[in-house]
Amino acid sequence: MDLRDIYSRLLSYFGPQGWWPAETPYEVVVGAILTQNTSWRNVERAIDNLRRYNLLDEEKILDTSIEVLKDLIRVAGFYNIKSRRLKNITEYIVKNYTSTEGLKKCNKDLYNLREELLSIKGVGRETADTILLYSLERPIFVVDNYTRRILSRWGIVEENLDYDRIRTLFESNIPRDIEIYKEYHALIVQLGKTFCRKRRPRCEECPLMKICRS
DNA sequence: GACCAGGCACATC
DNA sequence: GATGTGCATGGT
Repeated sequence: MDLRDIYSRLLSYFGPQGWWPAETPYEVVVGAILTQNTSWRNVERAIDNLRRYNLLDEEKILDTSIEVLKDLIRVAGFYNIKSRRLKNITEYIVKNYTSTEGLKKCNKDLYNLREELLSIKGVGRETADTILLYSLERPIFVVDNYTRRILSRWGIVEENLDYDRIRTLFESNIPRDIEIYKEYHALIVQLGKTFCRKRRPRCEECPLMKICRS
């Protein structure tokens, strides 16, 4: 059972996930910041608030006061730091590339782009890779806590293997294909939510060769 | 009431 | 490099 087999089993069990749920590249950026250690349900509510006021736009966010921003994203938690992080990354995008579309079209090398994103306060590896893959359409695999938990419960990796070691493990064992990267990460999150939560693992119900066996 | 959720920065050793 | 802590709301 290798990472390719797991992918096809997940795909046939859950079906295509069609990630990332967003209408524009910038909306992916906003979601990537807001979802840091936060349930997607609450992130959706925060994004709906921003959408209601027509603020899902780089310039609009820059024109919005930090206090108003805090109020609109409050439901997503950590609103003091997340409002600042939204401003930070948006300032970076607008200053250097005019818009997220502009950033997407730039022809910089993948890893240079990654280093740039990582230099922004509030953007760590998972957030950077999420933006690279789902917003900028670059081939990089996204690792999250579900990925780590599932792989370690399954006995493929040690409990606290380094982020980039896990990322390259996937990248070197599955086809270098943006659509597969997108779908695979989404499927892992779906598997995690369904059968590999910390609180109620439901491992015994996991249909995928007891992947979640603890 | 405790624990968790599609992390990150910062301090400290 | 590894480990610990604050950040904060809403669901179970």
